[in-house]
Amino acid sequence: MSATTKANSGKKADYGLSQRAYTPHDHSHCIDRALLHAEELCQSKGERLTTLRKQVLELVWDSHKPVGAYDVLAMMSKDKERPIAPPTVYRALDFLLEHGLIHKLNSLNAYIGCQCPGRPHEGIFLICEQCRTTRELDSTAEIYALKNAANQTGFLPKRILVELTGLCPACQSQQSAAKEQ
Amino acid sequence: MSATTKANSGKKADYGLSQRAYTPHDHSHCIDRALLHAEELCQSKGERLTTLRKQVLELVWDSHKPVGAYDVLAMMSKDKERPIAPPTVYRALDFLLEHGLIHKLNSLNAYIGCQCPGRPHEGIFLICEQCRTTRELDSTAEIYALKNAANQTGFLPKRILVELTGLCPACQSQQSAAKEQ
DNA sequence: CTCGAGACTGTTATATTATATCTTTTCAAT
DNA sequence: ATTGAAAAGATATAATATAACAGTCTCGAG
Repeated sequence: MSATTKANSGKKADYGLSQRAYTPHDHSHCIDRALLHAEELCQSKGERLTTLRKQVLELVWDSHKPVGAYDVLAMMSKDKERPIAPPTVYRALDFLLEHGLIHKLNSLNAYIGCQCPGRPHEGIFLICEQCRTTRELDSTAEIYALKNAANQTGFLPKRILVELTGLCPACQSQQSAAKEQ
Repeated sequence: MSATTKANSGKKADYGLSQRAYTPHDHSHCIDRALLHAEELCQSKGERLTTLRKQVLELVWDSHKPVGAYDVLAMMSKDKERPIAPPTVYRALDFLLEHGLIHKLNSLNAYIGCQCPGRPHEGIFLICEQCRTTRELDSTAEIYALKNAANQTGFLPKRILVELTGLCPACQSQQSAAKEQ
């Protein structure tokens, strides 16, 4: 339907939700996939993916950029006579976090949909400092190496969060193009 | 002078500020060392380590646990007739962050003294979820591997922050001792 | 069916963390 | 001493997050 669909049509394969962050694509597919996965996960765990939670998940998945809790709040309050209150949003976010459907990027106080659902993994995030597009890296080996290094000092690692800040491919070429002038 | 000094006296070597986070030691040495390093660094850069900045640095170094900006604020306001205002503290923290004298732990919204001063490095933090004691790991190889993995996806990494949450050695033995009961 | 316990959501108030802006002070170089 | 820039003080407010309690919905036991 959109230009993004067309732009993607020459590609031969599905790069997964993660690689898509950097390439033009029909983003509604990402959203659909995320919702579908959420449905299945909740089904299997006996959890309830309520309208509210689904709506919040959809809003977090609105793009490949992290969104703040109050952004979600604003979007939800838009066409309501009475605005939504913060706890409503935070509770939904907490639920989604708990079940690994979204992640929180602490350096931005913002949330992003999990791009590697299903697989056991922990977050490595590549955050573009310019456009904020964020890709999740599914890199088991590096995570293992880090945990291992920590372990050798006597520390018992449980959770790990890696946030890399830099430039995404698009913003890099933009910058080098600007330099040419 | 203190019991902690004695407890450390059998050890044969200086493990550096980082390893000390896990072992009994005379913490005043850590503070002194940090202050000295700060003096030298500011000297060489032509920056001013003012009384205020020095005081904030000292308070951040009060222990091997991260402290919040408002904790610092409270400690500073203690023996003042008029309390300190937030911007005063945040400005000092920003200065110290800028010059690599402290780090910010985003997952805790808290600050901790840099335990690997001088050496070029980026932060890998081992945060005990129980006692909050935090050790900085100076692990160039793992950082390199991560940046490399990111680079291979087309991302240009600039800064990296790794936060591992888990149990420090002391809290591990405490927990296993509790299980014995 | 219906009713009750627990899960979910609404609502109000407030806590916590951080910054914008303007004024005053300090300090070092002339 | 003068002065200009950097630092610190002061006031107000923004941005993020949670506590606490009340109302509503859902689903299974009876």
